[in-house]
Amino acid sequence: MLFSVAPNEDAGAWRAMTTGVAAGPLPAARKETFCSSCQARAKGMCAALAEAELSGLSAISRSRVLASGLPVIREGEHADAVYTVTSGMLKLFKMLPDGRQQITGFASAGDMIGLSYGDSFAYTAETITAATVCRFPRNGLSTMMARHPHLQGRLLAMTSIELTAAQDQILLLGCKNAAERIGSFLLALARRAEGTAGDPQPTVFLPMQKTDMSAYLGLRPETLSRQFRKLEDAGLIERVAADRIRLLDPDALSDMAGRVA
Amino acid sequence: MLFSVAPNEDAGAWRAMTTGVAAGPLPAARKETFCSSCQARAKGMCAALAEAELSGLSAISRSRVLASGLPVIREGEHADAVYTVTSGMLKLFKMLPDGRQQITGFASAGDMIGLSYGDSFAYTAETITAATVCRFPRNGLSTMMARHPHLQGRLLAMTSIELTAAQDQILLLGCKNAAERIGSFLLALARRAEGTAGDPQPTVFLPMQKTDMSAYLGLRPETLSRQFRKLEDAGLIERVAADRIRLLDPDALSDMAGRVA
DNA sequence: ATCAACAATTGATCTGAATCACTGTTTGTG
DNA sequence: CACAAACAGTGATTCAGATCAATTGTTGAT
Repeated sequence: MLFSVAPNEDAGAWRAMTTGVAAGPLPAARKETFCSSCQARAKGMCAALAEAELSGLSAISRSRVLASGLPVIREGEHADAVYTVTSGMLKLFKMLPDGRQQITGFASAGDMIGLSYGDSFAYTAETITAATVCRFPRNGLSTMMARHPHLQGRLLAMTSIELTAAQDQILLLGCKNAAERIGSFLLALARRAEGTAGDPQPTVFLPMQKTDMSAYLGLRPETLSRQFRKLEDAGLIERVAADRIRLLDPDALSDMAGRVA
Repeated sequence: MLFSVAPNEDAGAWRAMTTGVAAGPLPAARKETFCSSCQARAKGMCAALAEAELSGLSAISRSRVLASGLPVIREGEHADAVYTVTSGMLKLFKMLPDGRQQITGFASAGDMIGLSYGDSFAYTAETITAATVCRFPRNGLSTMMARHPHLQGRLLAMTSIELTAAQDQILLLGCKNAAERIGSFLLALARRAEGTAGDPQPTVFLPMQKTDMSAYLGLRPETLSRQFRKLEDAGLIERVAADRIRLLDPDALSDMAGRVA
């Protein structure tokens, strides 16, 4: 049953994903499908259900291990399922006909992708690290929601949180200059990261490429690079590694970022 | 009972609103409170309930008539209620400490404001025309949602739609230039307006000030003014009145806007 | 280990939109 | 009705960030 192609699945898209699997050994993926041992068990929508209710989710879901750089859903395609990320990171983006692309967010363990009111996906989601995602056919999920109102409430809460994040991003893109955007982004990462609470000089992990980061912040990679140098020269940040930055003065950064997000 | 200040209401904010009422005669407002005769009966969250179920909403809601330029909710304030717009238009905006403000959206009949996961409002909502809003205390609404799962489902759908709109706005602010932003905005207005479906040269109504429009599009009023002139000179639009514009060539406008919202 | 392909950095230059300054036009008010 | 205050339009100038161009890492495939 696991890894079988369900009748209403977009076989083409899934085939492409399966072909790309290189890193993740299949047995590991198989284990993921048992919700009770899932890394994201306590996060996202699954957190809404008691242990005993999980069997229903297990029954309708399928888990997949994906290599980096593979699409999970594509903007405009028929939305017959939603997905939960259980490990790794994805970028969510929209494109204009001429190729310009705007990253609307990053998704990691516990986050949901593909939930939309219409019948087609509003954005493309692509892995930017090796990742595991869990697929829930729409009709199966509807049944579950009808049976467990808690679940619907949880989805409403998650969607509201996402909406708030989107509005913060609108504020960032509409009002803030390059330095403020980067400051806001670093602080948001620090806030979301676990184990950095209370650390006066938190180190943030940047798994995405600079190119993706700039596409998220509405800047060009060159601008990002220059602004990072300025922040470094000003003694506000320190590059610990290529993908790791220590915030030397979060308060100053916060002031600069407009004390928001 | 109508217009009384409920115990958990922010009396200060409401007093301010009531003071400002000038246009709306009270009897008219009183009528609004009977949901069955509400202008927004078939829109927004109320559409989820059958006629017989409306009494529950009537019981917990209070309707108010507001003059233009008055706040309904304020960013950061304690969120103990949500509101539905039943007539008129509001602007929703967030501010930075230094005063820069970004309008995240406009709300009109059927739209909901103040729904958020946290315990404080994420944005300020202010009337930009005379308007009527309907107040639902949070706990009353929770009770209603528990009783009517349809209602919760409707809220989820509405929030998803709003999220999609927010992501479109992120694309607009992150990628598009001034002309494209205006084109997208005009087309979105034309699409939302009733009675313009199929009209090859729809006329759109712009109730908001140029200042608000520019704050929504992440531009300065001067830039907006110049771009409008260019669109006019290019024969794409025609100014029918100060607040009314006819789209002479929606297709060309659509191409220019990147064929997206 | 080598090399091709791609990502990141840095510099030089350009440009779209912001800013500044002023004028005309509404709007609301006593 | 007059008049202040706010809004809208236009021109001149500036500037933040984009674009163009070149170099230097990094990565991953063979």
